[in-house]
Amino acid sequence: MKNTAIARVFRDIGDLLELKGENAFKIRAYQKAARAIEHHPREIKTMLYEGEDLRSIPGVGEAIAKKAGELVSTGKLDYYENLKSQFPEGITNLLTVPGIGPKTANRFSNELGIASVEALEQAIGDGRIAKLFRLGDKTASNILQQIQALRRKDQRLPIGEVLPVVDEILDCLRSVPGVRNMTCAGSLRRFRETLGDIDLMGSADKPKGVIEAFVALPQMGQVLAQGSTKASAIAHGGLQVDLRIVEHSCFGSLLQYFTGSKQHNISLRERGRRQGFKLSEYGITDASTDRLEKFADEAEFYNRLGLQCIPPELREAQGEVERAEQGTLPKLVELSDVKGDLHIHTNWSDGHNSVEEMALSARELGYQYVAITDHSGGRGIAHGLDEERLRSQIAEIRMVNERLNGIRLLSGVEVDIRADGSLDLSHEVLSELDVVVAGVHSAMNQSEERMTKRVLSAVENPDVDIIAHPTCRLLGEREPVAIDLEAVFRAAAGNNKALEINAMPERLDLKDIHAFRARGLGVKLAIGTDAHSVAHLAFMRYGTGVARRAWCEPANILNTLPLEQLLAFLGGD
DNA sequence: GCCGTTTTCGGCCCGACTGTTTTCAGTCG
Repeated sequence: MKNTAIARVFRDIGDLLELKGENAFKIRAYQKAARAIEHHPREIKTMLYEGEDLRSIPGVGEAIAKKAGELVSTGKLDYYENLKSQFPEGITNLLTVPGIGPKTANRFSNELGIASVEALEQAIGDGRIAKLFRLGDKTASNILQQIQALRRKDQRLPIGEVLPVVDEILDCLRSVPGVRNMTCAGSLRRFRETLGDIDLMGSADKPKGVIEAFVALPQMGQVLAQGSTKASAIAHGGLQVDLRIVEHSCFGSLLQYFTGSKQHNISLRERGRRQGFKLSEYGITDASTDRLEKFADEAEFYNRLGLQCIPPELREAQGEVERAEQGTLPKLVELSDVKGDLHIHTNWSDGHNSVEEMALSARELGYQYVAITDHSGGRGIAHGLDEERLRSQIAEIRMVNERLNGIRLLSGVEVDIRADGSLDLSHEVLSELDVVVAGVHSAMNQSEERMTKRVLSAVENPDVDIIAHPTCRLLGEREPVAIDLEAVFRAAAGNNKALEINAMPERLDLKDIHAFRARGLGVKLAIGTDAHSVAHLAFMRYGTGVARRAWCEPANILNTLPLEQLLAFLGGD
């Protein structure tokens, strides 16, 4: 049983306890544990198998650890089954409608026998809802609207589709006179891989002008709301964008508040409360004097609490507050630390540009090196290279290297890991290359056992330097393959092999929590763009974002090494 | 149910909005 499935059970228990009217703090404990398990970088199943104590996970105590154990070993949980049997089936679906909480859902169930969204819709239609005590026409029609919005609502969008649009919008808004601050907040600022909506936040002398400029932008479609300091609109692509303009003097605390995550803010406030502070979006109130201190600068807000300023990517309640308190936050890798790209394609296989064009663009980015890693072609994928063409390409790369100053091309390949774990090219030709990236491109529905063995044999193959996109997932399109990542991480650490953070926005593979775990086990990570054209070289920012969410410092990232040290790593085994 | 620089018991984040009410309960972020 995967962590997501375990988390779902605990979240459902939380919902059922809410309906039951249980102690609110008990409910929150289940919700908190569900979140913690969902985002935990290790599989609960593995931890139990290895005899580890689940209570090491913050928010998981004796009771929930025991329940998780029962769930993993039997696939069922008596407590949960018993709880479910006390309510009509499907009633928790009512809670997914915004505006309906446990009290309201209970009344619908008890007073009208409603236990599904469809039945609720009918009851609104024939007026039964509006007749309930303390509800009215307005409430009923609001609920109906929310149900319809829920059905319309697109899924979360990948960050790769959102970020370029937001960059344009921010650029436009920054040029409005009187704007002093303008940035994104929320999950985009934390660099989550998918986004449900966009929060923008700024400060300006005259908020009204900024709001007017915002709703008039060509990127924005329907305007949902427009006030003097706040506006919401639907951008093309269906994403809701909220803009909020605040006073300069409290921009810092508001930005902090709206960046979240919710759980991060809660831990911050819990800590603040113990110090005698009351934290809110307006600033910090000293509980003894009731005096409010405002913050124009976000870093000062954290400093006032005795904390290092915590980078947004770390604000997920994964222990960052404690580390900030000790002053031991990691110094996260930045885009400018990246010295080269270790995974790119050219028109020798399925890329659009020549070797030289890719090299020139990489040089413009300030890179010291770039590895040409076209596909291998034993299985005929993507016009891949056989040994003969690969040797011709090596010769061309040598020639381009002689012609070009200021950048070093590395000859490489993205060699296919066959279904049986063998590689698509011989040891003889692979040993002539500077860098060998190996990846799975077929037979992705293998059992976890076979897939794990397959990738492990590539990790253990002395010709291989880097494993590309280890889970093969495509965001919103293809689920990750079944694979024991923990075993892969340990083997990679043991064999001194790098694992890729593939920076293509639809891949982001390894993803944040997996890269976090790999880093923790001492695995080197290589950020590769998998560029198929010169424009794709810019994907490095997405890979860097994932690395930052994984708490990576430059030392954890292979391609922050200067050329000489990189070559030493690649030739080192 | 979780957890500890006041605590193994007694606390548990904070503020705003909405719709329905005559002072507030429910919900949300």
